[in-house]
Amino acid sequence: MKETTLKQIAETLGISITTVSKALKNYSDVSEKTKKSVIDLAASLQYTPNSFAVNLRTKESRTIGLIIPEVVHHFFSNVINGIIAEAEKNGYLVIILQSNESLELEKKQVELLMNKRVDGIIMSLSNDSNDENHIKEILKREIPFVQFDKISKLIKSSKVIINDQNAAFDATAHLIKKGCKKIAHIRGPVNPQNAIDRFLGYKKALEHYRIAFDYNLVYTCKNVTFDEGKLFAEQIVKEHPDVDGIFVITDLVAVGVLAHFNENKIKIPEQVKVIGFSNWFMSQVITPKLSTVDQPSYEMGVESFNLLLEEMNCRKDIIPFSPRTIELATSIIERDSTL
Amino acid sequence: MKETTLKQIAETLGISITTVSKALKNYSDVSEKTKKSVIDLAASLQYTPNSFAVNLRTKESRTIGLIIPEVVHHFFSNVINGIIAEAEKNGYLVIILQSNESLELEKKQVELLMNKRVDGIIMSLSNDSNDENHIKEILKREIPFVQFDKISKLIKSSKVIINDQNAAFDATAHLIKKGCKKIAHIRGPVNPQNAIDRFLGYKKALEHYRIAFDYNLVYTCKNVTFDEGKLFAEQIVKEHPDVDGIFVITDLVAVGVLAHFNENKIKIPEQVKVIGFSNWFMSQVITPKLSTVDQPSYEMGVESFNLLLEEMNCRKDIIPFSPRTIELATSIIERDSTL
DNA sequence: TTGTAGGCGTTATCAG
DNA sequence: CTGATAACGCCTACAA
Repeated sequence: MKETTLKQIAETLGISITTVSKALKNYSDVSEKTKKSVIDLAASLQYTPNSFAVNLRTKESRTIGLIIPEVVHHFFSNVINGIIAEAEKNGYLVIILQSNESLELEKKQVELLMNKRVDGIIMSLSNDSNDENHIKEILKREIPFVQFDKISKLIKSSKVIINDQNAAFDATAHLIKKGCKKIAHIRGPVNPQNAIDRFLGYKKALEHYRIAFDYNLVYTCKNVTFDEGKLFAEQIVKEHPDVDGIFVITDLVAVGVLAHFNENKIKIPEQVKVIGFSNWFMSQVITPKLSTVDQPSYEMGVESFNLLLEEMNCRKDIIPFSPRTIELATSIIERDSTL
Repeated sequence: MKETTLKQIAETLGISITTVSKALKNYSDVSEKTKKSVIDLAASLQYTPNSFAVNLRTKESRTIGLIIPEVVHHFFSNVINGIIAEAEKNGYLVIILQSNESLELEKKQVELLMNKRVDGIIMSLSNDSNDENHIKEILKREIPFVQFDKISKLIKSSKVIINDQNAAFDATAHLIKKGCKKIAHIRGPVNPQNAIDRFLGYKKALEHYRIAFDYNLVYTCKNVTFDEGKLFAEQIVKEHPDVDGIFVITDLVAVGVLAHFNENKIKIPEQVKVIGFSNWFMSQVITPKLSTVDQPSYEMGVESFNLLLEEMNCRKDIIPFSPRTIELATSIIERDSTL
């Protein structure tokens, strides 16, 4: 079965391609009669414009690219969800790539997307990203670009973020208000801005409530895994048995912490209180239920796409565009692990 | 910054577009000298072929479409992972759409992808899918097509599946071997083939071990949620307090079951044993750890893409292609909930 | 070894 | 109201 083209319709109707094209796009300067006959024939032949040709002509593909560190991750899959839903609403499709937290891969993927000539790119940096040349290339080529969650502050682009520092401050303050006197922090890797900010928020909260900051109470994840949570929990118990509160970079790791404590009959929240970050679905399902910081992931996706759309539209109409940053609200969710 | 084209290179070098094109594709009939100068200039101008033009010429986009019921789902996000990894290896990009378990959306999305002229489509049916016209349309248009997980047996296409019936048989048999005498089943919705097959496997196991099948012990999920798990657990306890084993359609629901039992101090596995399905990450992290059926999700993605690739290649070379079905192995994972 | 010419299918301009 | 013509950028017989 061959694809129908404008040409075929024109020939069978004995009119010109131009007229067919106009009729289908409902131009005003085509007679009702021709219009009708064209539309009818097109419908009966199931005509759909060849998108390759349209892309070439219009120089846009109505496709955007999305690069994230990991698909299999409650937070990111929710963001994906928000992005593709909003994109679809606006007639865009989404190509998804995964950097696996590797800078090398990330660079390659940026290039893939640029070569593909997507209309825009949305991205969350890998933990490994301490180099920005590939990102600068995106801007240099004037491809609409939005960063979310793990961003580079140095890059002038639209951004969708939460205030990690404030959120971490609140989480730590929550532990303090619940009576914790000696609070450890299991932080994320050194590069990502949000790991840095959460650490700073933790530190600030301690200072604010006049608790001495002790660098020995800070444990740094390399891979941000469940197993690291277990491991650090064990270390904390061994090295600082009097720690009575832990603020953990993210729920997955926090769940590892809980697992270790459960296995070793260390009572939560009586002996140690634990608070995570992200409000991963699992956190409300484990025992004890994990207190955490709610992060509006789906909404982040929606806002990211909308910012990108704004920029794509400006670019099309050759209107100057200035990047915007949207900061979404977070909230503390109190559950059993900090009662 | 404008994009470099073959034409520009040709003009600055004072040669024809054809020669430039050939030089860049390393044709043998171009002199080394011209070749070098072309390649050098192209590199310095960062030339990349305009993919829109290439698509139009070659009639392929090196892009495939993927439709799944839900992105935010441990199983599916793992499949996505496998597909995009394998696709990228082979020079393909992946557009992802989500049907939200709705037939209407699914139909629209199939159409979107066909109009986009993707080179192939991979799909897992929504629970709502009891109509196959949109799928038949894919085949009619001779677009390479692969189904995985939730498939329609009636459609002649390549498929990647597990043997749900056998896996369910094994899960139920596992409960029986552990001493369960009265086993309930919380099944999935009525449409999806895999829900049907798992139910049949459950029934077969009972028959095989001479346990009377009782339809009252079968509970049917509508939305396959955590809350449904809690609800059905409650009902089971109320209606059949002597049930001592439950085989649950999927881990998410099983976790709901555990939650209800935990809250009501019903001891697992002493009073009731529970086995889930899918080996969702969470199942090894909750208390008690959930026994389940391991389903090779990442691998399903990889195999799905490879089957699609096979078909796409055949189509290109006009070699006839006969659909293949790959059945992947599952295994019972025994944890605390069935000790 | 190089170049000419035609076409992929659509859209836009401009003339009739 | 209609249509001829020229792009968009690339590829590939076929000539020269």
